Amino acid sequence: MLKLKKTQTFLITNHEGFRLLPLSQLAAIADTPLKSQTHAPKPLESHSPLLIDPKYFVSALLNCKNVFQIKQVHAQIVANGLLSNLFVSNKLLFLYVQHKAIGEARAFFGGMRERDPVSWSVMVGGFAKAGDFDNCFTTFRELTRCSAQPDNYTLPFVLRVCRDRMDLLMGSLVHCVVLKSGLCLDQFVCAALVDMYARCRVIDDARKLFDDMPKKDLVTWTVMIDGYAECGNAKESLVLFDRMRDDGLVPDKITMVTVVNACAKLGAMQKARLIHDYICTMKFSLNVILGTAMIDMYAKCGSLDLAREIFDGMREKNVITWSVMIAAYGYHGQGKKALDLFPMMSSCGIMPNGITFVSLLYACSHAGLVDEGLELFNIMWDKYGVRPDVKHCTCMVDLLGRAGRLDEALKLIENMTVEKDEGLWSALLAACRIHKNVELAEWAAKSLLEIQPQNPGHYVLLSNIYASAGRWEDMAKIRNLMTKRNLKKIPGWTWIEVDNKIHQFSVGDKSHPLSKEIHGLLKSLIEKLELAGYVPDTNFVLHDVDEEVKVGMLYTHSEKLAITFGLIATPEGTPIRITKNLRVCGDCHTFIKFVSAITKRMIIVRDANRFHHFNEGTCSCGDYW
DNA sequence: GTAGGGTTAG
Repeated sequence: MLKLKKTQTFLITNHEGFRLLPLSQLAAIADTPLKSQTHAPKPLESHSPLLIDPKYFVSALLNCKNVFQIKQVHAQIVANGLLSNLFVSNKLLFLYVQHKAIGEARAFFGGMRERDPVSWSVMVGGFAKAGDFDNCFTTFRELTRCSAQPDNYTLPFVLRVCRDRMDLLMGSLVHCVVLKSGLCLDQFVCAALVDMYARCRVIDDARKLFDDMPKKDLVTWTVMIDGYAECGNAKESLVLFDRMRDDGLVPDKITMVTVVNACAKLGAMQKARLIHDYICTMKFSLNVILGTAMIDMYAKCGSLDLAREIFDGMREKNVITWSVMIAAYGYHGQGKKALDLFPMMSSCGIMPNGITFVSLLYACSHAGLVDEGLELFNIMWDKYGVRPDVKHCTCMVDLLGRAGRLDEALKLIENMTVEKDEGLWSALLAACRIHKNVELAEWAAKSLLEIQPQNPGHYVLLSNIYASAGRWEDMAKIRNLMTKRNLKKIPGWTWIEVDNKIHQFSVGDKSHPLSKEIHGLLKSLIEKLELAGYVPDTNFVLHDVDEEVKVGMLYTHSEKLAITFGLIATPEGTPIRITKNLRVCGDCHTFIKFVSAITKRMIIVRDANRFHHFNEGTCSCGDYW
């Protein structure tokens, strides 16, 4: 039951103008028939009915700060018999939705005697925004059954739900409805379709729709740029960004966030600087979202200094900003600096969340800060109310495991109450590899392969463990299992950015125009390195070939080729930055240390896990990765 | 009268 608050006042109008009337009086006149606004006001007589303009209810609704206030105005609307006015009731419905009072919205919608397309789209949109998949669709179906056709307002909402749930099947069905409705050229509908396909990882279909659009607006471009970045083709994102500007569109802040994000995924430093320059030229102010994205970008492009510069210059920082900066120090191997930020964050009044703790624990594990990690793990729930989940446990297994404290890692796993996932087991498996614990590795691998039998990386890891223990038969068994299950090792590739162009290499690659020079220089480089003490470690080659061929393959690993190209194509003394899609191989790690010493070059490697800064023969990871 | 795209780990 809606109750009226007697002290509240409300604006009503008569022909004399406006005046505030106590709600009690407003309620008292509720039975008075409302005069149509189209009628000219009559002179006020002693008992003439008051004329209440629905606009004032709408403006009152728009002024509501919370659901309680909306309910009060709702009561006044009921009391004044204005429910039948669709302009008013749609606004009321919309406000409930806007204030996330989906239960109230639903109840009100259910009781509406009359609904127009706006009512339907507000309700469908409400469920979509609330992530209520079932009700969104039920309402949508109800609409198609009993009322007008779905329109360019409802369809994007329904597609949004398909996107959020990654429900490609439903998305395709809605696409059929779009085609039937003849709305396939509508900007909103089309952008939503592109977004849905892109997020469902059907990027080629998204692109086809995108290309077929005669006119693309900024949102559609943004959705497409983001789609590529999410699908792992950030290079194409940046290509599209340039094309968008060639088409005469001016990006806004949201577009820039997605572009910055794509550049972060790509790790392309020169591009990062160009994008930063562009943001400055366009005078985009750094709000907390854009600023945070830029910290992430610079950090993932290998420059902690530039990341920190942005961080220090930001006036407003939220928990994400702090977590990004902490994580950045973590994957650059600067655990202490990551930990230093934590008390600073608290003193700024920002409470850490689960991800902050993942970043902190990760920073500890990559810097070998075992005691600090244990301390954080112990206080996160008691002191900060953040319950450790499987990700935190994985960090701890990693931390303890790398440090050789496998027994403690094992104990932690046994005592865990949350469900164990593949990440946890692979952390244990990786630790077993470092410390050559074959028995424990077999147990971890068994659990891992039960959860994820299709991931070739797990087989490779176990196979490497057998290889380094000299258990060739077991290694062969794993290899056979991989063949039987039709699993192939993920090919490693490395790329390097030179003169704003990205050059990509795979093992033994001869496709580069300068291939001859690269292979020639690499050969003489290795000879020099061997004189300096470098010994190739063939344990890192997982192929059933003889030793000589193994060495040949090892010599042409993608990271070696990319670095050699870097030596040819960049000025002496400048740093070389490369990115690898997998973890950098152990032999290449040694190789790069030697190269950094002999060529006096700083070499910054981003691999799948972290950054390695090589300088004068040592690596920032301290061989701890 | 209503509507679409944006930041963190793994």
